[in-house]
Amino acid sequence: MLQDKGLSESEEAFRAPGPALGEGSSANTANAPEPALAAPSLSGAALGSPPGPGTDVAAAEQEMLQDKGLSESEEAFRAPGPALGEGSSANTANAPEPALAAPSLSGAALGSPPGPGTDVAAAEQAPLGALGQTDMSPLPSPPQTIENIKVGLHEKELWKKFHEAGTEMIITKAGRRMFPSYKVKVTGMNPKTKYILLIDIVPADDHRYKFCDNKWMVAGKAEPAMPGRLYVHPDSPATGAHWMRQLVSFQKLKLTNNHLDPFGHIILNSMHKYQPRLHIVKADENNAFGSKNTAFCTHVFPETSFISVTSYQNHKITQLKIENNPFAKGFRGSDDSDLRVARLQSKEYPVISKSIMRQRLVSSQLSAKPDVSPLHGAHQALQHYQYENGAHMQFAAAEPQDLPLNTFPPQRDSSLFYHCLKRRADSARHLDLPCKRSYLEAPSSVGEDHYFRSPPPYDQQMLSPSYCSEVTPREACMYSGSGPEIAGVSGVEDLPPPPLSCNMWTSVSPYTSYSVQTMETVPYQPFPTHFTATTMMPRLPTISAQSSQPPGNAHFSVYNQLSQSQVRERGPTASFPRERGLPAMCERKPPSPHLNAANEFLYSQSFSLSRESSLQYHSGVGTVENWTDG
DNA sequence: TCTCCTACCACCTTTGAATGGG
DNA sequence: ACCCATTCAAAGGTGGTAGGAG
Repeated sequence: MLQDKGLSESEEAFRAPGPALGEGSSANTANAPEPALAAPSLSGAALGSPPGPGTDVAAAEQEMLQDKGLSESEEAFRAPGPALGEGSSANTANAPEPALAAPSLSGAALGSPPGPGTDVAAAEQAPLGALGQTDMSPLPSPPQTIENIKVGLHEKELWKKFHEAGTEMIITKAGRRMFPSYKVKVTGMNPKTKYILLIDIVPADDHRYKFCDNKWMVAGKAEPAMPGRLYVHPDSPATGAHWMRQLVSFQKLKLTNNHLDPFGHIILNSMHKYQPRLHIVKADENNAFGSKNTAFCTHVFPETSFISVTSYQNHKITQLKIENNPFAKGFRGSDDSDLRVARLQSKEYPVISKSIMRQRLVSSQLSAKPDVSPLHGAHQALQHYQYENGAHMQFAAAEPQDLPLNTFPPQRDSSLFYHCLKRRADSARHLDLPCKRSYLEAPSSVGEDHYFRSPPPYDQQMLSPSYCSEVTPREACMYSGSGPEIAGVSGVEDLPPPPLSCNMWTSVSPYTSYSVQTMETVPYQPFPTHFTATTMMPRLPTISAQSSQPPGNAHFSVYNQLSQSQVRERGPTASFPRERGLPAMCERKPPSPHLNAANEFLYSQSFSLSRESSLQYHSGVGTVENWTDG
């Protein structure tokens, strides 16, 4: 699987120690594009919901793009598990199918975290369904090639460590990178076919969390999803040979909580749980998505799910970050006398962070208790669905409740070397009043009911479709680099890499409800259906995906990237960090029309994907077309 | 009162241009 | 003139902390 390779992105700065890719962990699902139906679905669905991708998209695309199938591996969240480990990710082929199937994949999948095992399957299924495809239906034959693509998560072991502790990712106004960074090893691609790789991050469930008692707990309903954005790998589009030659790194992807972020970073809400998803889209001969059948597949590695935070809550996570992230080396210490401590001690007063204090206290409190982390106990089951058409879907059953996020064994106190505290009192207080406030009164936005209808227990929610529904539409895509690097793929007729180096954004308004064109018209989520994609190109026609759209209508528009550049240039520079890459972005050349189309496609797809998660989508009826690399 | 967010800090890695040697 | 290795400063990434907002 892994064939050598270096990282595609130049960056690869950090490799974590861990083992490399899991073994073919992810599976793909190939989505076979579908006929008409799909089309509608595409729009909103894709991006919005996580898992869903395949489905709708397919449909939509079919019409538009013909070929392609998406494969989503939905796998939304599976618990940390082991399951994923190696072949963890599953694929789903998108074959559009009748609504029925839907249930299986429907939205739940992606959207929801891994709930306990069970769901996974369900979840995944849901997504597919959502898209319009139905997984199970025998109808169309599954796409062929795309489903052969395998994706292995790099440093899976490291990811697992974090996952077991309840991964947290810092989000800042300026944007913060993810660590561990998302890197994958891709195999099974057609060396000469061009693909576009992108990532989106979808809500794992519809809850807001709070960290108390040394574990993550649901604190209320999730806030309206942020505008969805996609991060397109800078090398895209590139040939299969290029992608397979080296690790594909998404290290430069940044997360922000700034709803008005002008950089194209992925926007998230703090204290919410998310699941990154990798989408592989086959580019057409023009490096675009214009063809009728655009195939794509989605890979989800449950262990990459995380809770976004503005400051670390779990000390164990902090320690893992410090120990493994080169940039945090300054905080490492050989032992209690680490540099940081020394530094702190040099100050007039010793300091101890609240989190540390909290944890310490908690640890002491819990020390007596056996470590019963759900995670450990959790067993995940990986299920496979074999579609008649041959598509595979794997579902990992996660454990109930969030294992991952929840508890974690008492920290090894060695890490808690801070002695004197400043704010000890406060910390203590926190401990005493854990979870006191349920904060969240999530704004009950209109339509919420639809979303969270009868919210299942947390555990279940992870799996439940409803969860997916929450998924927000994704807004933006960012093309950051250009494809120069693509160059030399042997055997490939490399067209000059299209100037993808541009950022694209698609914005979705919150609270849309989409209905993918499905046989049934079901109001999707209360999220906005409006998507805008910013690209360098002129505004593209809107892809309306849904025929029946409930309340929200989905708009899919592409804006000229120029505007983006302008934004940057004039934007509140002060607050914006300067990024090295930035210049490049500004300099981006407009992509070819084809490319634009591709982008559009992509977006639409994504939207679909996300939306799929919701069961509502399942219905999609689509005919599945077989996807062929050729 | 409590939770969360932001700005800032010091420390570190990464990057890329400049320089020198072969 | 070219290539490669080394050096160095700037850019950028990190978690911790203080203070503020709600």
